[in-house]
Amino acid sequence: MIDPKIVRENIDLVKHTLKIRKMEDAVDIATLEELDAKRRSIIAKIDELRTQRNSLSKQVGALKQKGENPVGIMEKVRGIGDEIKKYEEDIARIEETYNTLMLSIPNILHESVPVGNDENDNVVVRTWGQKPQFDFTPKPHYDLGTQLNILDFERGVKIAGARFYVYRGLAAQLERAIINFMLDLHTKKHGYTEVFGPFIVNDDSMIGTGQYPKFMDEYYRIERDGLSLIPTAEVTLTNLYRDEILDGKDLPLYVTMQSSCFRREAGAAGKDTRGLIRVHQFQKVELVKFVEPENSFDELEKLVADAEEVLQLLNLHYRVMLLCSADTSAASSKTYDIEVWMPGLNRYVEISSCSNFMDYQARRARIRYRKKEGEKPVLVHTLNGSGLAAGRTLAAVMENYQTKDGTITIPDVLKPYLEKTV
RNA sequence: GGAGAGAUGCCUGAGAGGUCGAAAGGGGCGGUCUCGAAAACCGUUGUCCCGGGUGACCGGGACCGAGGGUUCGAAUCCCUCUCUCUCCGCCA
Repeated sequence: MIDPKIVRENIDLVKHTLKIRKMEDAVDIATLEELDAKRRSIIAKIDELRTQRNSLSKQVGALKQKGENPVGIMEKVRGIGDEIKKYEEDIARIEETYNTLMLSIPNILHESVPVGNDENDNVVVRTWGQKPQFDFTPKPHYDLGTQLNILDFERGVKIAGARFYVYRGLAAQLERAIINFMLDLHTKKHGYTEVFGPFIVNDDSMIGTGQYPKFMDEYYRIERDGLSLIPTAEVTLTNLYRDEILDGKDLPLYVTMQSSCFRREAGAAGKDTRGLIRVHQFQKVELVKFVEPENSFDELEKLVADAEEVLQLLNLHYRVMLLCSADTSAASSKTYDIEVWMPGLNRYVEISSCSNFMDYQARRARIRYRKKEGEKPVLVHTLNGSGLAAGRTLAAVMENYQTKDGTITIPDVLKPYLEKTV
């Protein structure tokens, strides 16, 4: 959620953001402003009535102690109470709509975000390495893996359904190696604290990071328990400090967690139907930062670099994309995607998305910090990024490290993590 | 899953319909004292919302797990939910 003050004091900024995000019709700004004004006038009215009630009720108590019978005042206060109740009903109704509208306002974009219409207007900010050359036609990972009998899509479908898979032998070991390698890199070199927490979370957590209520259909929710499977460890990590006031001395705070991620992929019918690219359950190492507002954009650059290093050490060619205004997700003020080259698929595939949410998530989740003892708490800025998606990394390793005879070699950095090399 | 107990400020913990934003102790911060420190003593110590000054200030309101209810008035009474603890059961 953006700062309500922006709506009051700088509505043009909101309008501009909606415009360049191509979301002009998504939010009824006029209604929002009207509701905000109404809301505040009713609050003023209620507060005034409560002031009256409080002082009159005190008189009742005082008179009763003197043994007098203050029926008249009691009647009057009852009337005030009824009036308050009426206003309270009004405000509950207004705030419900107001909050829904506020929540539907996307984050203000950083001025460095390029204005564009769709993903074609994303900007390549840098590339690393180059496409590997093969003297044969490289296979997509799903063919390669099926032939090697290490990826089993048919049995995944049998056990769970479409978009599920089974790893066997090397694929299973390799992904485990990839996850451990990534965690070690981030904890030992980049200063993240490894965390492990729930894969199943309550609605408050899903709301805190912005999955709910807007994107209910995208996630698996267990009705009976009111819990949801996390679509990313971002949910677990960011909600670590929901409803807390952090000590400024502890910032910046870097945490990382590996988890399975569960996504219904409701709107992705027909897309990436083969292989590991788009599945209902995948593993990912997530990076989350809680930082002071003035540093958050520098922290974003460092976050991207932390994720990039994984690919560099794996010697996988990639490019970093700065997402344009229309392609940046609603909660983010600036997002970089890292796209790894997949020679078998013959295209770049997103393997990490790194965003600065500024105070957008922190406001929803009420994550604040106190710069110094005695000072007012202020909202932190939160950032997150994949560091990286393990399944897609596995697929990228397979495609980039394949040999002419249909096997794959093991990247040097992963060798220590595997019992045997193949 | 069954039985019982409980949820109060940074922490411990009182309060049991009015004067309670809330005793007391601890911690933190400031001060006195000291060459300095400890100890003693004094002071201070929440969050959110609305309004005004639109500087770190003033006025009002809300908040004692969450949400409803009773009442002139609720931290205190009633209902629902959530969570915690103890015992039993089950279990990786």
